[in-house]
Amino acid sequence: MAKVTIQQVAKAAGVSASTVSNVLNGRSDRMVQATRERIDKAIAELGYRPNRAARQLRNGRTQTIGLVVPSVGNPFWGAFAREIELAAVAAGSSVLLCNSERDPDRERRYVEELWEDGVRGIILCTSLASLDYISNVIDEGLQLVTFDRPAQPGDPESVVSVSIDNHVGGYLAASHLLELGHTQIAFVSGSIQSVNRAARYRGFCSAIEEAGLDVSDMPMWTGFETLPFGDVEAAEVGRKAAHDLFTGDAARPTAVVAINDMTALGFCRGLRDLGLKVGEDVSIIGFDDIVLADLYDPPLTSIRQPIKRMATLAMEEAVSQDGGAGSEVGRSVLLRPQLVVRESTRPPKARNEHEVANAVEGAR
Amino acid sequence: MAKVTIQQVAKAAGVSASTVSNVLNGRSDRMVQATRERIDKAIAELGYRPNRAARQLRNGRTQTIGLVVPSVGNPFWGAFAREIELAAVAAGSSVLLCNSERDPDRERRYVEELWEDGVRGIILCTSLASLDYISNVIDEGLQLVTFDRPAQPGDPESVVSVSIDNHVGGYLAASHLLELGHTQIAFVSGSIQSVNRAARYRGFCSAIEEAGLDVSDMPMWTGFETLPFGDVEAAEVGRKAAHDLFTGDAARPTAVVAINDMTALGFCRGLRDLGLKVGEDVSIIGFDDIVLADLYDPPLTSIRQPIKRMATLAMEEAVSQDGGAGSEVGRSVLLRPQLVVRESTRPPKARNEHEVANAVEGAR
DNA sequence: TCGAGTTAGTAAATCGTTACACCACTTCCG
DNA sequence: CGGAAGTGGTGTAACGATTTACTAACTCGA
Repeated sequence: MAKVTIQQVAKAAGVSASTVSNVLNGRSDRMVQATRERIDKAIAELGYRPNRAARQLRNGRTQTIGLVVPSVGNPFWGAFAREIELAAVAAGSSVLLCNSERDPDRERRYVEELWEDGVRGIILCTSLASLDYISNVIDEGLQLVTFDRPAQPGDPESVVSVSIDNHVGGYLAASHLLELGHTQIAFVSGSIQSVNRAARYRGFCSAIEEAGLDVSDMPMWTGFETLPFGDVEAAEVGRKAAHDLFTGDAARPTAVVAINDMTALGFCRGLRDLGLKVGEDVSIIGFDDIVLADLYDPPLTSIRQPIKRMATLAMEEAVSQDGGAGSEVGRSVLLRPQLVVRESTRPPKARNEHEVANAVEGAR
Repeated sequence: MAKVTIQQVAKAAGVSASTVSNVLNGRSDRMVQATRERIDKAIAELGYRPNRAARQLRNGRTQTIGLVVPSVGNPFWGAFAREIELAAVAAGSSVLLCNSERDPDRERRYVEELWEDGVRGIILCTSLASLDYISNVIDEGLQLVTFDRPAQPGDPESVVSVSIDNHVGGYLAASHLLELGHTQIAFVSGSIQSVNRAARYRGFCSAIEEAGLDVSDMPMWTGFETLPFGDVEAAEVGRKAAHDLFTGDAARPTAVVAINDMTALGFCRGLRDLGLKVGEDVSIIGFDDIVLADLYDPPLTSIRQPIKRMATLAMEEAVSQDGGAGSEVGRSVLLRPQLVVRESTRPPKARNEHEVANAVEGAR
């Protein structure tokens, strides 16, 4: 099992290292079949595996791809990371994992380091509108795939993006609630800075306006503007939102669109703190459709992201040869999200404001 | 930004590449301070970063560590992977992510590939009792840290393990339920094959017997013996268990110890299918204390694993120099788990069997 | 039979870093 | 004052794979 080199294979097959290298790199048309077979046999018998470091030193790049997610601790990103890794194995690649914790500076450092370390491509899950902060490495030829962030007008040409249509998602969520008869629908999110969040909100607004209602009448909650959030924090945002929306003096929503499932789950927890029942007292719809959505009590209505499909697409682009700055024009793939109705959304209960107020009083 | 080499730094500093290399590798005692400062300055000005591939080719190993988890899609492993990556960054390392999907063959292939690709160490989250299947690479000097799998008698000496004391965990879980007054306590798990599962079960049994009860009276559910499980499957196990335990003719438990939180959550979902209330009708305690446990309705009582601490420890061992076969004797760190009481466990309800039976009938 | 073209393969340079042997010069001590 | 030891470096040969240029040995047509 001591490491076997291309030289040893060459000797065993009675050829030069160059010829073995040719086999390794798919240029076996340059030799007679008998030679090729001898080499194949030698490789198999010696259990030869080319040394990655040597290859990279020579060629500049590896088969590794970098995956930068906000935090794998968040079940959505965990599930995505899993699909990416599975797709990577299928493509003969490895995955270097990075948690940006939604810190733009960390993101930048990761991207630069990954690039300098010779990754083949990077799948960057970012919410930042501009890619200027990493334009230097993109210009140098980095094959960048952004995920959960559709292509933006100012993006470098070579950048590929894979995302769902967040506008449609937001629209679907609001429409569902409107159809159930809700007219007081809150939008709950930690921060509206990111492009996908903004798109979800616009979709939400479109549906509201189409229904002849006024968006400005809807309660909205976007606290914690500055707080970075991973897994715990996303839920904490929802929990805080529930407390704020249902203990203040403002009009209370009968339904809520949460920016993602973790926030929705946190919101549910917040309602529980106040003695309110999800589905019965307040309808809630999440976003992402993580595994936990179906497990929750009541099971959470959500907007599903086709995560496996997206991971496969992102991976394909990340390892595609014809990428890099200046070659082909970047693509932007926008997948359609899907409404998954469960039990956290129901028609509004015929009730007066007092009931809720009393329940809240009782819980305090 | 074009790549700058050690040669360029050497020229800029007016020394040889060897001397720069000495600085890079902490041997700056071999030169006068003025030289050292010139080199430092040149490095900073040129923005030099040593080429990883070249280093690895020369030295044989990288700063990268391999992380093999069953599936990052499972929130527990996702949370763990996050902590590992955070610790890795702090230690100047990168993390190569691998999902074994609990497939021993995948595990082996990953470990071998990671080793051949020159990782510095591997953190292997496995449930296999024997490490024979990878003993070849361990003998070659691999710094292996097993997680969630305490050291076993036959393990190679160099192997380090970081885990909680699963026996204590199982004991804590059962004791809690016994103290609440439960006497019919089920143990629910997908498969009892793994060492930590077996330990949890033994702890469970100890507590039962100490209370003067007979373990053989307790219902136990360990279906899906052969099913590999990731995130979805673990929950599915719990759900199936709930159906089996509460629709059959056998005596029904008033409380349940689940092998982990995902299974517990699945069990809760199963109870809901049957119209039973968690906490009220049946008490449930999970294991791991994932973020979702606190978010659930009702919040799930669980046995907490000190995940951050464990990740830090595992990382320290994975990058420790003094490891490898034949050097120091392997360590085995066993941390104490902690009972976190929430609302899914309560004293058993005074009720007759009919109530439950009727509720179940109604749900079908 | 000559020479151009093809076939099948090789030798050598190279990628960036590091370890080892070595060297010139100074200092110190008996 | 001779030589051993110490100081502050440098030159060179790897590490393992790839690529470019090159060369024998054939083939084939005129």
